[in-house]
Amino acid sequence: MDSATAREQALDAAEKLFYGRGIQSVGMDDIRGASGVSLKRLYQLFPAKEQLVVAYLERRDVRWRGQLAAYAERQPDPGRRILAVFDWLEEWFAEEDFRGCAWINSYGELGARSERVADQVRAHKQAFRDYLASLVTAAGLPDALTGPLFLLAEGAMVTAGITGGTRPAAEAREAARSLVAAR
Amino acid sequence: MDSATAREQALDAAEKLFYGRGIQSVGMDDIRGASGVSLKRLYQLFPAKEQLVVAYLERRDVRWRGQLAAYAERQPDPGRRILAVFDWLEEWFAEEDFRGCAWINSYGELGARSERVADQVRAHKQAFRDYLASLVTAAGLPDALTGPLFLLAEGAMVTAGITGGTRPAAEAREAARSLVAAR
DNA sequence: ACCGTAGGAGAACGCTCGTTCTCGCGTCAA
DNA sequence: TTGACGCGAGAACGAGCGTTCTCCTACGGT
Repeated sequence: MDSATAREQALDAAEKLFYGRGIQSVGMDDIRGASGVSLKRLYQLFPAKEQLVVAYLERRDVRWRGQLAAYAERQPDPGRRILAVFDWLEEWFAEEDFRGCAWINSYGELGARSERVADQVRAHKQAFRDYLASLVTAAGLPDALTGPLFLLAEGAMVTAGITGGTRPAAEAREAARSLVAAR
Repeated sequence: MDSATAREQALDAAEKLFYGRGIQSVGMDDIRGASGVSLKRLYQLFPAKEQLVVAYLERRDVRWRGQLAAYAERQPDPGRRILAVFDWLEEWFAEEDFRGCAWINSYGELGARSERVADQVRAHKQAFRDYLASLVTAAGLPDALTGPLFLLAEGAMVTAGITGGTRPAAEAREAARSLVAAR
């Protein structure tokens, strides 16, 4: 097995376990077991667990935002693209293994102790916010709408993570619709 | 020192440390050091750390909601009481030692492993939501407004926790004002 | 065939931390 | 006075886990 595939398998296992059970309750040994990558190899690829965590968040960030953008772009009307974000959230919340926002969860677990993880979370949230801002601009809406839309999305993610269910997405979408219409 | 004051001192120390540094990075020994309550006493009062965590969240819940309600009630007009919630959030976010929402953070840290902690978090969020619902009803506004207002507040809390600063509260308040005005 | 190297399995190490135990001291009832 | 008891200080125990080390096997180049 070459380094590149070992890295991917390690990250696949790390993502599944970290997201599903939390970071601190997953040991490096669990990742070895789930990935088939030996401890020696793991530590060659990621000299410390923290770096594996950061790599997990980075890779997930790219995929998460990519999928969101791909979903939204299916909607040709710029105004409706904003609402499509909430549709996408609703589909995400409905997934079998949905366990809340990986970054919010990671921040709660490690934000106070790992500056790198905290940076990663802030970067992800900033990127998401920037994306929303680009949608708002493209729709010819005032910039001031970005903040509220972002807060609705964050509130929906954290609430869906805690209570389960897709209702927060629907509520957020209706609120977003109302805010957009008011402008 | 009698049991009641030992309990209070233990909870004072636990709250300060758990909230400030996260739960998992605070050991029972740290709590002993900060509270002056011996380990033996601590384990008499709280047979396991998890119970101390639950007691911390419970007591903080009572105080948090009490302070919010006290602040909101200073506003005689029912419609404005809703916005006062966001003013209160803004003041909270500005506090020196603000480190996000204790319940969201705890859920990220322990929600996956401790059912009792998860229950406590859900109960707190439900109580907060119920309180918002009572304000919405008192103001003669439609029930459907509760969800969006709750999501804005949650989004503001989680965002302020991650990025710092009070801006999320201001953004949420403006959005809330707009939603209320749009009915 | 032989050596050097990479890699895997898993033991080992060291530290943290939740929890319990030991010991000694002071207190109070009889 | 004495003995039982409560309590504090802190050592001790045991588990978990991040990280490293040992040992062994396989293989590629000469």
